[in-house]
Amino acid sequence: MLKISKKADYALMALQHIAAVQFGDVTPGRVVNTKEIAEEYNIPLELLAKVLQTLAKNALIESHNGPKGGYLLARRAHQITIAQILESIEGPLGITDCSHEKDGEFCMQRENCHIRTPLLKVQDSIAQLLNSMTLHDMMGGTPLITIQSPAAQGVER
Amino acid sequence: MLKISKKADYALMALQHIAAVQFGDVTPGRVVNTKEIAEEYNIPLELLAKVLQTLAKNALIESHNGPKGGYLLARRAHQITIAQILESIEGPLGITDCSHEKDGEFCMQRENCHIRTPLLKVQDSIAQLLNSMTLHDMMGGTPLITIQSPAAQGVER
DNA sequence: TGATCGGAGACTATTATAGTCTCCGACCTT
DNA sequence: AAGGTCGGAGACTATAATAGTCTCCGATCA
Repeated sequence: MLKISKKADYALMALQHIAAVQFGDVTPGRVVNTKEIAEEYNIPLELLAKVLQTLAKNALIESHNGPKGGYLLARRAHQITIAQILESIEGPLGITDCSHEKDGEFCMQRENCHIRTPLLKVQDSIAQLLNSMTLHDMMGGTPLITIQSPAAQGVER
Repeated sequence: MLKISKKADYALMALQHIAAVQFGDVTPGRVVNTKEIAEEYNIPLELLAKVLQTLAKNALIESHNGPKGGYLLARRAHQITIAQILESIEGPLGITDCSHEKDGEFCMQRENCHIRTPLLKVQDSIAQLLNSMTLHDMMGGTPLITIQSPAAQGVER
């Protein structure tokens, strides 16, 4: 349960790879193309292409066309959060259907629903978690942040 | 993203309702049947029936057959965690496909995958969160627990 | 003994995910 | 300026997960 999609998985792998190349010791600043990543991690090329295009549209990476083209991180790894990456691919975090209900939309359960508020607290905690962790942390860094449980914050009914 | 299923949603609503009836002031100890919950929250009766049967199999509620039958909480609300409820319905928490890989199973990316370990840390944090919160907390209680971000725990590569 | 309850399994429908195919335009190299 | 190499974009199919339905059974209480 609470699984992230393959596409999101691929996005994380790709960004980790790009960051490692770009800020690594071997070939710093080198652009990385889709094919290289697809082969390295056995990801279907065309699917990965779509993922990278989406990341570019969301300004997490910069694209460069033409031969010798490819992708670069648009910012430094510690400025890219896991939440941003996942949301780029999967859309806004929402553990329930009603998390992002527009005004006037209501789920069939809404009028009597007593679990919406506590679930939104859980969602907030997960959001804090994913926002507190950056691509840099996935490379081995160790910042120091503490998350509050929604239980600890108190849940009104 | 990271959505929980409707069935899990229904399970939470149902348990909240059962707990409210059972430990409330109006009719304490009363058994609650499927139809009552389905009507109260506009949940398809037969689908809810399956959900409750699953919860009973997982010993979160007790079932009573026959007329005047229905369900009771098997334990007190503060002894039932959100994690237990969700896992009863959706199976073990796993944010990636490889979270519960059996020996010998490997995803296509595994040999080169650098994100598995940090993602498992994220998963652990979410698990802590869901284990720290109980059905009782969803009723308005306010225990006091703190969760550590995986970033704060350090992520080896 | 029959109406009311849960238990169980097969079944269908719907939607989300995963993956494929094709064509386009940018742009470096020669 | 031409051809190969790259990303951009959209339609398309396949597969799997989810949501929901239908039917029959056995327990049990009045």
